[in-house]
Amino acid sequence: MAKRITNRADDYSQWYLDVIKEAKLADHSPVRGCMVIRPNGFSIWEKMKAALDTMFKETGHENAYFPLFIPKSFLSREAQHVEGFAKECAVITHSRLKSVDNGVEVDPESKLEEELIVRPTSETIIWDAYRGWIQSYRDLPILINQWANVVRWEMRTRLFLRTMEFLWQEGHTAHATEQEAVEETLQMLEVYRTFAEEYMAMPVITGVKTESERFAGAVDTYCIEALMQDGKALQAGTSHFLGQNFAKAFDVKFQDRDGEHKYVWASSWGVSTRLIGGLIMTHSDDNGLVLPPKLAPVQVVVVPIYKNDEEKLAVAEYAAELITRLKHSGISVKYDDRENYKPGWKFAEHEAQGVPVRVAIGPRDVQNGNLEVARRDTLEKNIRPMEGAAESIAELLETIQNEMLQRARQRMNEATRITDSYHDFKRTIEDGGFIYAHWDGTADTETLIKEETKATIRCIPLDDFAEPGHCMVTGKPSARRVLFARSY
RNA sequence: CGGGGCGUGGCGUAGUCCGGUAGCGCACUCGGCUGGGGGCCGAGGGGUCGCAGGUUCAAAUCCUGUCGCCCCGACCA
Repeated sequence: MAKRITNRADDYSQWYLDVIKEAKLADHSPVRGCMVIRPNGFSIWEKMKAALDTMFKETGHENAYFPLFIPKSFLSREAQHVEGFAKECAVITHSRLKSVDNGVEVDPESKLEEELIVRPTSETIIWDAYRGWIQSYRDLPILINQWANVVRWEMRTRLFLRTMEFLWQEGHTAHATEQEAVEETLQMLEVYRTFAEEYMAMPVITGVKTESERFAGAVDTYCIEALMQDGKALQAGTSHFLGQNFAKAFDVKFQDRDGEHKYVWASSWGVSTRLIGGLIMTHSDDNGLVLPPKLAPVQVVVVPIYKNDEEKLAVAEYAAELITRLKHSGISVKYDDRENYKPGWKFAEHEAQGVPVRVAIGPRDVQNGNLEVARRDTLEKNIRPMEGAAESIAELLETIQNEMLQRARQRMNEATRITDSYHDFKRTIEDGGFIYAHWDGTADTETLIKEETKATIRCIPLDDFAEPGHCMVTGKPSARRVLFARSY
């Protein structure tokens, strides 16, 4: 078999690129740092969207849409926020082109009076709108989400993980009380955790970011952190408690029950197409993409095998029966009857594309009332009866979904260590993985560790590892262990 | 912004050092044999070698400039 995908062990980042290429998830675009998301990739995103959107609706949120362009002046309203995003904003300065001899150029006469920023995130324009919507406590809470694209002018990009333009959702909520806004922030964090585990089969650690990793403009940034196969951590989603920062910056007040005018409390939360990168690096192998059934564009592919027209017909009829039953059970299935490819070729292709279950049907199977069923995740093949196939395959899909999570969790656990010795930390961080250790809570120590080991504090975990101890670097007291890793 | 690499049919590349008919694999078209893990044989079509200058009888190859992309680091989701 011609090997088109680099082995993970040889070159992990080349492997990652090869998987994306072979699974036809995305292409590099003519513009540096941007990507074309191909149908296979976009279909995964659509599945993610559908599941998340349902979860958002179930927790009381509504979708809305705010503009792509933000007046430059808005960005300067919240001091921390400006600082965080100023260096990576695309700025629109002109409104038209004009024809010249060999093409077009910017028409200098079309210079804008106020330049526009292509949104790197929408807090500012949304809070500007909220000011007009909120007067009374009766107008609260506002629970809005938007599905959108954003642009961040990144220096270094990587397909799905960090592109200059990416797709995401951003929730923006406004509340009458601090407690309610904090509860919202934590609730959405939990939604993300649930989604990552139940749909992506990607276990995550939840926690709160240190000041240096906090979202610009937030009081607290909560996150879900996943561990990739190469031992690097990936921030897979964030949920921010914004306090009254944006309410103050955009003068959003409400009159409370007690008649007092008060600033509104806020949260924002988001996940992006980066999740697809996380999905790839959590499950895929040297043969290509491996997808959890709940997010697979096609859950079952049926490949017919035949030598002549007679066999072809018999197989097709048999397959049609199976496909009807699978569809009836709510399973998405594709019949791959392309004439121009041989079965072996199709097997390899569907494997590269991560189709969770492959069913091969040949004359022998028709004869014996069987199916050959192969699992993408374990590459196991077995023969099972046509009778009850829809049920048994539905069950198999569930098994695959569950076992993928179990395996990923086991891998994460095996790559997670605890240490009290900085010497030990420096040594073991080389192997990748998560390390729980004590930290004195200062930015100086955090920076020192980063400089010496390239590891950062991924989060301060919410529940676990709360026992007090002493900072592994300075020996100063520490209330709890924090989670370290090298990260994407 | 630093370091490295690469631009040659749709894709992947050889050729570049040492200038002289642009080659190979995959894909594509046609015909046939095939078909339970990326099949085989035969016949075809397709490239102004990233771009712009220069040197030369002659440039993918040498010189100058320029554009772009990828990878690795520093910054970020």
